[in-house]
Amino acid sequence: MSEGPNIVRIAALIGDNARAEALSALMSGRALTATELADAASVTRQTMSSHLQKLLEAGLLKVSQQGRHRYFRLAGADVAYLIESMMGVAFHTTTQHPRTGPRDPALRKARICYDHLAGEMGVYVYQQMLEYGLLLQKDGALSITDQGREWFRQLGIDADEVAQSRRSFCRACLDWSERKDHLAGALGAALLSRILELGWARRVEDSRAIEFSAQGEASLRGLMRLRCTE
Amino acid sequence: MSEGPNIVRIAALIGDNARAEALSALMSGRALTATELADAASVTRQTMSSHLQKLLEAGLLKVSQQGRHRYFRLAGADVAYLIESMMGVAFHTTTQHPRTGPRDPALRKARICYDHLAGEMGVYVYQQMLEYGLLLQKDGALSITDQGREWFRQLGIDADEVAQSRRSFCRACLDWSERKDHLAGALGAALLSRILELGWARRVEDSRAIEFSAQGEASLRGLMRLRCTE
DNA sequence: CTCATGGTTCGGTCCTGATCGAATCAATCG
DNA sequence: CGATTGATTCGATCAGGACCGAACCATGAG
Repeated sequence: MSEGPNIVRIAALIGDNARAEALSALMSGRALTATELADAASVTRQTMSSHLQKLLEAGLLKVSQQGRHRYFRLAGADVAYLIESMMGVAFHTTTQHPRTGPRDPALRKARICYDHLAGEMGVYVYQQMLEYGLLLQKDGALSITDQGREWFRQLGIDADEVAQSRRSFCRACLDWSERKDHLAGALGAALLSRILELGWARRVEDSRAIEFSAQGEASLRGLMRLRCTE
Repeated sequence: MSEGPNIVRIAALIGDNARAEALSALMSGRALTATELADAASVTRQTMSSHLQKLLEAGLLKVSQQGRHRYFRLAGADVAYLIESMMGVAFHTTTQHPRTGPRDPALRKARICYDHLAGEMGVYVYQQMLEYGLLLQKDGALSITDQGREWFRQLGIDADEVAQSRRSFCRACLDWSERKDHLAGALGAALLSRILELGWARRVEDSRAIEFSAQGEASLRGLMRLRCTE
């Protein structure tokens, strides 16, 4: 007796090593080519080609062509959201973490979740914003307050312009490592983009980790604290 | 180049028909026996037995024994959250819905998501609560206001007593059919429990659907409106 | 134009894991 | 106690699907 959406299709697709690797790699928010994804998953190009075809057909990925290069990316935030959620379950049901390489603490500290900041830093920022009224829940969705609008402007982000985006402006996303929410949506994406632009943090090569410089982190925390004490 | 939690393990477990059926059936929040789950998945008891063993070992299920009966349930809200998220992706990536039986509209109208109300009704309630200040985002989590406390008391729920529960008191959960949040956590569970207690709605046999009576729905909407116009 | 590289298609191999019949163990009831 | 039923274990079967070599097509650079 079966009712509701058929989850086995989606799960079976993710439940293959090569495909899982590809999806995880794409959580960096970057668009990657078939060859890059094959390398990431340590399979041949032909193997990855057929896997990508399946993910495309299933609607988990989308592709754009530039000459002979085909750039694959996650189909949308809900797919990212699902992967993040599954990472959380995977993380919290593992009795030990065999793959605690040097990058694991880095991932937990700050990383890209699709297009926005996650990890301790991501959760910290979101918490502060909610705590001090920069963001507010309204109409089943997060919204930005006037105070928040001002804060973002000070950071160099025009929140109203960001709101023109056709995607979800502002929403919470459950963090796999912190088990708390961080800021997602267009606003979350704009925030990360700006942080990188300001040089407060940088992307780690071939990783989802985001590395804050000491100065960059201090700047962000300072800006946070300034707003929050007024 | 692999980093972060290994999602393939979890996905592969869900990506089997029998196991997916079992997990979906357990989204009703009920604890079911191995035999019941075997029936739900249309496999033999021995097959289901080995599947359940795997889900137990993986930490996706937990089991309690009563005599010869072993009752299985989802290990926790984060597993439910993952399944709900996957249902959302499955639902929104399916070009057509082959299984649109008579129960589908019912599921979308109101259903159980683990232990709380989901679907249109679930989203509606949550939206109203946020809109009119019964609930408030604080410290990276939802919290209840004094006004909300009063509203729940009027409904017959002592929110402070509910808060004693060791589980997450109050959080949002993304609804697969509505793509908006509904209320989850201990408070969401208490709300559904109370609605059922009041007879405003009832559980549909062998289904996750929740069926509101016309009177019950009017009562809930009325209580909602009353609070919201004050 | 040729060569290199990105990417796809085809077909054969083989490994994995779901499945169920049979058997067994455990709990419950009359 | 015997019969029934819930549940598990064992072992054999076989279907499905991941994988890659080979071949081919498409694009871009020199």
